[in-house]
Amino acid sequence: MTVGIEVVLPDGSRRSLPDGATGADLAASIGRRLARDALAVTVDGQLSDLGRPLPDGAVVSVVTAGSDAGREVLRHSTAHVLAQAVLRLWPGAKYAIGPVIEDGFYYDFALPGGVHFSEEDLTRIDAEMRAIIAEDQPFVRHEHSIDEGLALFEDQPFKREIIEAVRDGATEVDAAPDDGGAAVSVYWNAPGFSDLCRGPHVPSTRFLGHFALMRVAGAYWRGDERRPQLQRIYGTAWESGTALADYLERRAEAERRDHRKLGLELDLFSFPEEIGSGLPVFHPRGGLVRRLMEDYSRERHAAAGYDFVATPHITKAELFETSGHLDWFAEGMFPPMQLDGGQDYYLKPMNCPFHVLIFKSRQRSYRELPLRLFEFGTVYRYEKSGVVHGLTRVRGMTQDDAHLFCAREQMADELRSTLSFVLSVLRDYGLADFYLELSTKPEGKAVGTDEEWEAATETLRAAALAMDLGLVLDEGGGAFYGPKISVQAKDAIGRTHQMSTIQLDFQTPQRFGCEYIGADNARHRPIMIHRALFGSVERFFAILLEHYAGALPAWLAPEQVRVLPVRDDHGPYAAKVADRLAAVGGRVSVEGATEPLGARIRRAKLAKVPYVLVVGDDDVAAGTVGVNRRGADRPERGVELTAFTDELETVVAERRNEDAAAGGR
RNA sequence: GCCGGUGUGGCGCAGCUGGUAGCGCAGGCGACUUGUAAUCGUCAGGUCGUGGGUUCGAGUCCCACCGCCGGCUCCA
Repeated sequence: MTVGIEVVLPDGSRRSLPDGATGADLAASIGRRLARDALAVTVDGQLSDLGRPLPDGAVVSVVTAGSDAGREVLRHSTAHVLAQAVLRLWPGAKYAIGPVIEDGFYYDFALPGGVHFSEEDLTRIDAEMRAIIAEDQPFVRHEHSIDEGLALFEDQPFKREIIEAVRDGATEVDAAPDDGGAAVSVYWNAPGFSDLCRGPHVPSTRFLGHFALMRVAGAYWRGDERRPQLQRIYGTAWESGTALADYLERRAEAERRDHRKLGLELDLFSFPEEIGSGLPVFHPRGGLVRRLMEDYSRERHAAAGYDFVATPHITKAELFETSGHLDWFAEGMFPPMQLDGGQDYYLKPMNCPFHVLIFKSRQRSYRELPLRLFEFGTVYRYEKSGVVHGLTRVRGMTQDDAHLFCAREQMADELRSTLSFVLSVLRDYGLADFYLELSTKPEGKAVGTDEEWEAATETLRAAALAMDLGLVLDEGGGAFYGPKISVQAKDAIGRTHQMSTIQLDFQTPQRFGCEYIGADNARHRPIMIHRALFGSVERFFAILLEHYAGALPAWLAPEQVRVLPVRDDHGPYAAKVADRLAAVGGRVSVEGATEPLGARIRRAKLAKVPYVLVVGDDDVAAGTVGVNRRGADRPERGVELTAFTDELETVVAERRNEDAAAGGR
C-alpha cells in the first residue's frame, strides 16, 4: 500500500511522489538534467538537503548551482571541505565556524601550538581540498541530542560552546536544526570528519571545485576582541569556472579603480609619513578637483537656503562635556592639550556644538526657523591604527556639515526637503542608484526617552518612505543622540557606499538649552537635524574617483583639454586654441612637439584628460582642431574651433556626467 | 588596539644559502619635428622605513618601533 505525497512546485503545479520521496527523487521525476544539476531544495522557502524526505503538501523548489540559494549551499559545503583539509594538514587543529558571506565563505581555526597560517599554506590547503573533492565524499546528515553532540565534539571547544548555546536556548546559532527540538545536526563527510552544521549541503564533494582561497586573516572568536583571536581563511566559490573567473575579474577591476592607486597615478593626493597616519595632503590637481566639488556644493546650498558659517578647530573641553561627546567618544578623540594653566582643549571631532553656539549667540525667533547652518568643517578623530584606510577612513577630514534648527511642527517637512535636496545633489555628481537605511536606537548607548526615540524614528521613516526608494532597517545603528537616515549609493561597479546621513537630535538642543521665541510669545525648544551630504569631502572624493575610475567628467576634471601641436611651428596656433578655450573657462594645457605625437597622445590618455586636441597643418589653415574624446572609438578631424568651444562650454555648464562604468575607456 | 603580510631611488620591481645595490618607467640635458596610446642618446638620482643587536662583514639574520596592505574589533 503506497500512500504517496503531493508537493507543489514553484509554478503552482502539483506533483505526486511516493511516500518518503526525497528532493533528489523529485528532481529526477522532473528531468535528467535537473537531477544532475540539483544541489538542494527549498521546502516552504527553507533550504534543505536533497536527500531528506519531503513533507506532504509542501511547496518545493529544486535549487541548482547557478542560483543565489545554490551558491549559498555550495559555498557552505566548500567551507566544510576547507575545514576538513585544515584538520588533515594540522592534526589537533580546533575549528570554529565557517559561514557563507557575500561572494564566498570563511572558516575560523585555532591551530595547535598557536601556529598561524601563512600565505603559502593556502596553496597546500587548496591542494588538499581538491583531493577531498576528488574523493567524492558524500555529505551525510545526522541528528544528535545535546549530550551526544557534546560527546562527539569532546575535544573541540568551539563546537562545544556552540552546542551549549543551543542547549541554553540561543536562537541565532547556526547549528540549530531547523526542525526544532533540543538537538543538533552534524554532517559527516568521511569517517574522520564531521562538522556541526544546520545545512543543507551538496550531496557530495564532487559538486564542488570552482573555488579559490583568497587570504588569511586574524579574527576574534565570536567577533569579541576580549576573546581569543582565531585564524581565518577567506575563500570564494562559484557554480562554474566562468563564474569564478568573472568574480576574480570584478575584483581586479575594483583594484584598478582603487582611489589610493589612482590618487598616486594622477598626482591628486598623498599621505606623507612625516605628517602622520590618516592625514592626507592634496596636490594641485587633487586640490582643484576638491575645489570644484566644493564650489558646486556651495552653490546648491546657497540656493537651498543654507547660511554659511565658520568655526575653529579646537575648543575647551567643556563644549564636548556639554554635548556629551566626551562621555561617549573620548576614546575616539585626540587627547587634550593643556593650556592656560590647566585648561583642557580638544581638537574637534564634530562641528555640531559650534553650530549650536551660533544658534545660541542671540535670541532666536520662530520667524528665523528653519535655520540652516552650513560649513565645510574640518574635524579630527583618533582612529585606531589598524582602521585607517586611504581617504575613506582618515584622522583628519572635512565634513560638509549642516545643522538645521526647526520647530517641532516643521520637522517632517524639513526632513523631507532635506532628503530630496541631498539626493538631487548626489545625482548631479553622477550617482544614480540609491536606497535608504533607517538606523534606530543603539542598545545601551543612547540618551533620551523611548518615547522621543520612537517619535523621531517614525518621523524619519515617513520622510524616507516619501522618497520612493528602497528602505532597509539598521536596527541599533543610530547615534547616541538620535536615529538617522542614511543614503546608500551604488557605484559604477555595483558596490554600495554609505553617503549622506540625516540625523534627528532632540538631545543636543536640550543639553545646550537652545530656545526660540514662538508666535505665542513663549519659549520653545528647537529640534536639531544633523546632516552631512558628502559625509566627508575626502571620502566623497575617493568614492567619485573609484566610481569614474579616475576619468572624472569634464566639469570635475582638473585638466579638461590638452592641446598637442603636431610640429613646433603649429605651436602658436595651439596656444591660440588654448587661449580661446581658457577664455570660456576651460582648463587647458599645451604640450609642445618635443616628442612624437603618439607618445604625447598616450600620456594625455593615461592622465585621463577628457579631450585631447591635435592641431597640424590642416587645422592652422582651416581654423579647426582634431578632437580625440575620451571613451570615443576614433578621433574626429577638422572640427571647427568654435564648434569645439561650444561643445566644451555646454558639457561643463550642464555638468554632463559620463558613463562611469566605462571608466573613460 | 589585535592577527597576518609587507617596506630597496618619484613610481613599478630584481637582488640566490650574509661579501659594501641593479632594471624599467618617470625626471634633467641633447638630438629628432613627428596627424592620434611608448623616438633615440646621455646624465643624474638610493645612509635599502627608523633605531638597536649578531657578525670580520647585513638590503639579506634577530629585537623594538613606525608606515603601508588584507582582515578582526571600532566608526559620533
